[in-house]
Amino acid sequence: MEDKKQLQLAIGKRIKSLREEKGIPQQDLAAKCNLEKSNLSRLEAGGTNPTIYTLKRIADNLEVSLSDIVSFDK
Amino acid sequence: MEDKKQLQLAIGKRIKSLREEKGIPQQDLAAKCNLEKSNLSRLEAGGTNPTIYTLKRIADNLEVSLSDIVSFDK
DNA sequence: ACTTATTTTATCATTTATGATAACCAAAAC
DNA sequence: GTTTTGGTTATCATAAATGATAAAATAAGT
Repeated sequence: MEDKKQLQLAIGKRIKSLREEKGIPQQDLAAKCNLEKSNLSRLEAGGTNPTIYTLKRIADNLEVSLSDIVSFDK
Repeated sequence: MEDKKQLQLAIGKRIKSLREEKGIPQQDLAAKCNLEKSNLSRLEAGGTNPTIYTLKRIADNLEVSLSDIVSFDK
């Protein structure tokens, strides 16, 4: 069941990496996604198991596909 | 805001399609994923906004990648 | 050093996914 | 026609995601 945390960490890192590539502050991305900045912070840190809709909003605002976010292929 | 329902429906259909391709009964897949069968039924019907970890368990047991599940990309 | 921007962390409230259980429905069998 | 088999729907409880807000920490500029 620690398989879940691995997934969360991988997705968090992926999002943070994509966000930083585009030079978008966390708070700005959060605002665009209608997410609390504290929520996005937790998410990027792997502290939460986000819903697909949350990830979709993030993907859209990062101008990538959901596939891109979920591809941290081992 | 009805964009969310579209996503749920798309994902539900995708999962159902993949599951039926493999000829796995809903209840069997649910059991393998440690999901209530009623939960999986709702999910396939687009009645819920699943977490990424739920989708991961489903992907694993369908022997596909998360990418495959979120790729209803036209 | 002193601002300013950005991120992290904490706490509590609210919403919702999921668990648990049960009843019901539709085709198949058989 | 009554048993299976696979799926749906309903209800309530619980756990967890997210909202809301605030404070503290860190990084960047200047």
